[in-house]
Amino acid sequence: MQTYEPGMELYGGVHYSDYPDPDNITKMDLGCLPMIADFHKFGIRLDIPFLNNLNSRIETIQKEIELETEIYIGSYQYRTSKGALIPFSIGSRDHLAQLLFEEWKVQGDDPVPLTPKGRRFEVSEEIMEPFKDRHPAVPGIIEWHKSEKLRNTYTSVLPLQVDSDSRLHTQFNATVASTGRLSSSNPNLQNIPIRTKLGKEIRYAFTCDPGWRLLSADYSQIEMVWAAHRSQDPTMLDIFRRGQDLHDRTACSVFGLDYEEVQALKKLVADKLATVAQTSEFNDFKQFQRLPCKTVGFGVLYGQTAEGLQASLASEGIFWTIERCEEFITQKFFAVYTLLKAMLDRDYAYATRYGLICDEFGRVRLVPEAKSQLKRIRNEGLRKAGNHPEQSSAQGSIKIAMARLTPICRKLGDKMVRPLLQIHDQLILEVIAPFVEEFSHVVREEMEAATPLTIPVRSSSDIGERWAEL
DNA sequence: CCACGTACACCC
DNA sequence: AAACGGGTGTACGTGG
Repeated sequence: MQTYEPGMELYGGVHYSDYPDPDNITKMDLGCLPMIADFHKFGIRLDIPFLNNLNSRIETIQKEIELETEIYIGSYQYRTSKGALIPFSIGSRDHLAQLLFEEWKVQGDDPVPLTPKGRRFEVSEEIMEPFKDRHPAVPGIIEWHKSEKLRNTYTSVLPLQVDSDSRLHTQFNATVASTGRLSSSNPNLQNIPIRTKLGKEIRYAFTCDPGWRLLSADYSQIEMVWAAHRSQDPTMLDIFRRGQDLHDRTACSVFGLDYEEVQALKKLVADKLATVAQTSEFNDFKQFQRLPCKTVGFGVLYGQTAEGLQASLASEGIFWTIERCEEFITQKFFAVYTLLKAMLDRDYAYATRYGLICDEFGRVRLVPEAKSQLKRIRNEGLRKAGNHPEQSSAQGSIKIAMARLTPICRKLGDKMVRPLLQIHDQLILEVIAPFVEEFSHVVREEMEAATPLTIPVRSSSDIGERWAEL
């Protein structure tokens, strides 16, 4: 096990670099190309009958909603910009906006929500949330639109894109994302739904050949690990050295709670051995202490503002004032992570001075906006600059891991192992069943050893026959 | 008819 | 007043 030192040589002749280093980046990007070629070649198997069935179920749901809402919509007609009346179409966001805000006036005494650009009414689900109980047809219409999206983007389209072996070959592009991430298109397999129940069912359709298994291995908190490494923030280092839960520990540090006591309580609740009082105590911790810390922790590398935090918390049902959000970020969160704040400020200053920022391998991101006189533009550049070192270095880790795994996979051959997908901090492979457990350790070890840092880089793995199980 | 911008949804 | 980094795909509406 190698230990970190500045500039040390890594696999494939790549090295850590604190200056712009295009040759180093070329080596890194070329090193992961063979595995990208494997992704393209193998493709992932799709359970087409399952997906077709899911598509039918979604259509049924939509038809029910159409029947339910018909009585409210009736013969309402949409007025075009030229004043003509045309039949109402539930799929059009403009038709919907006119019906909701001009016919039904669901906004009541509130201002009509407008989109940032242009002068259209905003009808995103987030904005519609408060209007859901203002008219009985609104929840149904929202659900119809969500279903339409799933159908149009996934369930009705993916079955048309498979090869004769029911396998889906996405195209990975290594040259579009400025942070060195890969992107996926035709179809995009990096945005398959996971959060909602119906959406996650789409993942069930992704599977493996009989006698094989899907293996997923992903880095744990890789961007935060890089942030801890770069900042040398003592609290962050301590959390990752001890292998603690980042957000639990943050909440404990921010609110002065004992981490071990919280973990004990957490375990009691998980094992269903907690009293009513203990359960309620833990739920309060989760909602009012852990959740804000988690939200800030998630947003901090994106340069989240108090307004951004407020919006994020609101979507979780927590309504804080701007002042409280502001105070929480500056006085609570950054009071604990002082060196993390110092690191971000260093990156902002660097970007302001040079109009660019480097990751830990010398990948350069140009941010000329950081020098702008206009505050909005400048802050936009600074947020990009603040995020780039972590997002880009994290890509470095997985790209080197891919390069390290390439000869191992080649030696085993495609009767044993087939690399299928990379999803930013995660690799998905198809492995013959009797070998998958053993191989999961190999993949994890290569990922963890790819970029030795001043703290352990951890990864975890899952095995299943369906993507939804991973 | 096509190309393009916008809004919105999905992912890490 | 105040949107949070990186992506792709879809439908819609407009303008050539």
